[in-house]
Amino acid sequence: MEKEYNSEEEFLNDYDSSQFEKLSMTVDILVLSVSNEETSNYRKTDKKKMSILLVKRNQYPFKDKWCLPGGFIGIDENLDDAPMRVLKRETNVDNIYLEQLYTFGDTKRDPRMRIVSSAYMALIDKNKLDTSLNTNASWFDVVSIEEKNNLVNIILNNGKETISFTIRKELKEKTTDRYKFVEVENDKIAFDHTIVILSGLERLRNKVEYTDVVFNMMPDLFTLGELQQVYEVILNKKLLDPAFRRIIADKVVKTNKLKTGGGHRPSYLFEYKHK
Amino acid sequence: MEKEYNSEEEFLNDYDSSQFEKLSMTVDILVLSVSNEETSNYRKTDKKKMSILLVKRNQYPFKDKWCLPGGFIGIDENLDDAPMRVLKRETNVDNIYLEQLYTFGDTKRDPRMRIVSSAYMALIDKNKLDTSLNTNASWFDVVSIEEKNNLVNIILNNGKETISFTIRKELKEKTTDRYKFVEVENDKIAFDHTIVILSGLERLRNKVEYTDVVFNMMPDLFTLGELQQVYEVILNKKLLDPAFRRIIADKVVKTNKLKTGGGHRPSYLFEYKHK
DNA sequence: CTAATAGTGTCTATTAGACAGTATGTT
DNA sequence: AACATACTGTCTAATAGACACTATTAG
Repeated sequence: MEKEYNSEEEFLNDYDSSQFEKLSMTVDILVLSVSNEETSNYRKTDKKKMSILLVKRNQYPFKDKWCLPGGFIGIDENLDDAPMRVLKRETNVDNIYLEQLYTFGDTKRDPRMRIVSSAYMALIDKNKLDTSLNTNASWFDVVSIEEKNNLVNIILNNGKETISFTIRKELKEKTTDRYKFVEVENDKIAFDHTIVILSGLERLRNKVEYTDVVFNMMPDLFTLGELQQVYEVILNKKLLDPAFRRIIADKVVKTNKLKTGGGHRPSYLFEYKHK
Repeated sequence: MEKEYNSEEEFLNDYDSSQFEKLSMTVDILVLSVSNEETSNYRKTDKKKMSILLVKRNQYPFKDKWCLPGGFIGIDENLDDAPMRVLKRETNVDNIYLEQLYTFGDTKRDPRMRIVSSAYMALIDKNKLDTSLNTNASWFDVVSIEEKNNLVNIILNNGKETISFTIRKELKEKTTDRYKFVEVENDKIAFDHTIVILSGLERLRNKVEYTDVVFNMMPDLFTLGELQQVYEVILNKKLLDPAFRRIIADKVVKTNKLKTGGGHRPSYLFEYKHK
């Protein structure tokens, strides 16, 4: 039954690629940015929130639900190139920080057919987007993330609509550390994208303290107060000023420019110190 | 051209899944364990090394090269279930620590056709394997890992054969932290599996300090000296005894059993403290 | 002047690193 | 006795947490 080959070339010429059942693959991109929520008080600085880009589906399956931007990967396209192509189509930006989050491949995750999807996380400063969004796309602010006894509730809002979903973090047997996320409440988000959102937010929270990824979400010039707010919104907790400044001291360079106009002492602008 | 549907059900009944080009998917598993290298001196404790399970390919492509255990995923099989099935076939063990590492999807990574592969890492105590290995499978010790100016050289040995390969860690543009691994020297390992090996070793090194994953590689009872050696071999550096014992103090429980027979003071046996 | 943020000095508490010392088995 | 590892005490260095204080703007 098994044929003998004498070289790799000979084998490949004879290879029948149809012998295994095939499937489709997509990429989904969790695009994260930070928003400024304007405050009424002229003295107060703007409140920052995490922002997530969602797209309203206008066709089945999950018609009228929100999902992450994504798309099928081309048969001649490298997997890691696909998310950039999709983002270019969706937001018209290039050269974005992207990292692979996880590949989701449950058999029933898509009602149409077997589709495996690699989720990626993109970090951008949404103020750098020069063009306006696609009409079905919208930025949702993360209004709250609350966790108690392994139940995480996340509330999103885009100004018009509020989305709430809940995920249970289950400790896998024999694992000692990694959680499995199970959706327990969700009626507005398509596919398994709630899981992707939580995975990404947690990944970012874990990485922010030992990497420089935050700077992908910052403008070229920023105040340390703004940078601290971004850390705080990612970590979902307040930080102490002196400790924060000690930690980021060697990651930023002070410029001689000032940010004024805030009803209080002006702040020096800093930039990221590339290594 | 676009047909209108009134319900999800109606849409799905009419769905033609052949409209997108499909591909095949595999899983590859980096099985990591620790070996005991016996020492000649009766007093000295055994030297520990990282061990990697490799399989010799007996067919094209990459005939006669070594690769990670792996296999195609079934069309009706959850992606996360595939590595366990493959491991069961390869080592006849069940209930193993597994985590997804990364999904590799370059168009040319397999010379046969377009195959996307999800790499997983498995951590086991290889002494718990009751049955012997498949004849093509073999444990390779990690003899050395050396890194200088972003070039990593890894040397493996299974007692008969030595494998050496080198990988360059390239800082991706716009990334600020994540490396892209590029193979620069390798003539014995198939596919892109050298990249998977390095990714896994680095992932384990990063996780060992803030998780409890090591205990998946330990027997039920172990001495603190043995545990420390495993940490040291994963981190590839010596640790100081008092510091190490402080750190793991609340992760282990002392038993009243002793390990004797070692030409020196006996050591208490400990077990993992599950939380 | 006031409210609000910017920015720094310093004390304390906690943690990590280093080294030296004692303990106890086997041959 | 000698060697090799087991285990602990303690000093020091480095880091993180906390708080208080001064600085400076728009209105």
